[in-house]
Amino acid sequence: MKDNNEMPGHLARRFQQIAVAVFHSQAEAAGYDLTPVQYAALAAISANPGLDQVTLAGMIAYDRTTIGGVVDRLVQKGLLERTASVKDRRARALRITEEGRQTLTGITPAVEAAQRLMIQGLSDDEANELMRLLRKAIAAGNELSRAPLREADAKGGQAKAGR
Amino acid sequence: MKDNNEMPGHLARRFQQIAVAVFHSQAEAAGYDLTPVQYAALAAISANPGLDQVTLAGMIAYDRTTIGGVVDRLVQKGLLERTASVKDRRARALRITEEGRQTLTGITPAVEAAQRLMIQGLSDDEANELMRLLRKAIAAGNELSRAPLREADAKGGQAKAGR
DNA sequence: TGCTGATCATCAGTATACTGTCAATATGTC
DNA sequence: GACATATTGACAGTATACTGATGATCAGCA
Repeated sequence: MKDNNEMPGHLARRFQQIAVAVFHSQAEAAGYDLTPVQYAALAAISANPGLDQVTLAGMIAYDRTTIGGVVDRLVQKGLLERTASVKDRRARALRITEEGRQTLTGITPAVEAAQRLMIQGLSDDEANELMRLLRKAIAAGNELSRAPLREADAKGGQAKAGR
Repeated sequence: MKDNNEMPGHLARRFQQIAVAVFHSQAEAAGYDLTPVQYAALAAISANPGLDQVTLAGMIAYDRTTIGGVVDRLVQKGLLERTASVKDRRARALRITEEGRQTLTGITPAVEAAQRLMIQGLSDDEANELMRLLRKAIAAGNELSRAPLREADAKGGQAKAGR
């Protein structure tokens, strides 16, 4: 049996586990109660007002079922607004609220601190190399997960699913 | 706002997401219904018969609450045996069953294939470097998560929790 | 021996993540 | 314009993961 430390899968899980823990502790220390997903969703919607859920899911590479619950909780917290889309009655247009915008602005330093903390053991060069290798591995495996990253073009159309 | 691709936390989640998807598809293709955690737990118990749950959690760096559910499901599937420990009546001694051993043997090629697949975009050198950097970052952040890795010494004693 | 603090397993509660399915609605084609 | 097909959002179900609490038990010590 191979050592766990030789298994990319095990290392991936451990690193992500630490990343999430660091995110939580930094966010909490700054006085916010946002999870990593919630932050990513909020930031994406802030940058793309009127987004629908499927496009949002594609932009941050989450499953659309998962995003439903995430958006629910953000709406409940008053950070997001979900209204029926005018152009497509199946879709819901997502918009950030004023409170959401304040939260996003306020939490950003904590998020950036967390990103630095989770690679505190690496030099700058090593951190850059780690990110390069992760990006490369992810690009090669993008289509292997149910929630691949989708480039959203400006007009809201999505790339066809290549499943 | 920084690009997601510059955020170690985002990359970590994406990579792990792909890793889990690859594990599942390989395991399923081989005819097994085991999750990554379940596999890790089964392998650890196979190598250390009579393990209790807390020590197991420390060995594979999972939260002890999570491990409870994982062990439950493995017992239900008939792959594990959970008996009261003789030496410590609080603890449960975990042992792999014959069926569990067969499952472990049978699934191992699929697990190894999955480990290769999730880094298919990298050269051997790059894969080794990625694993080295992940190990380094993890070592520096080990104590930051609720479920740090604990070296179990041979006699079943654990390192003292440093919380 | 009796007490105190630590440890093991479990429970309740919350939030991801995924598979699979379904109703409502769009869209492309004839 | 009717229809086959695809898409959006939702739901049910399963499995991680975590926080915080509790009961049972153990180990060290007065």
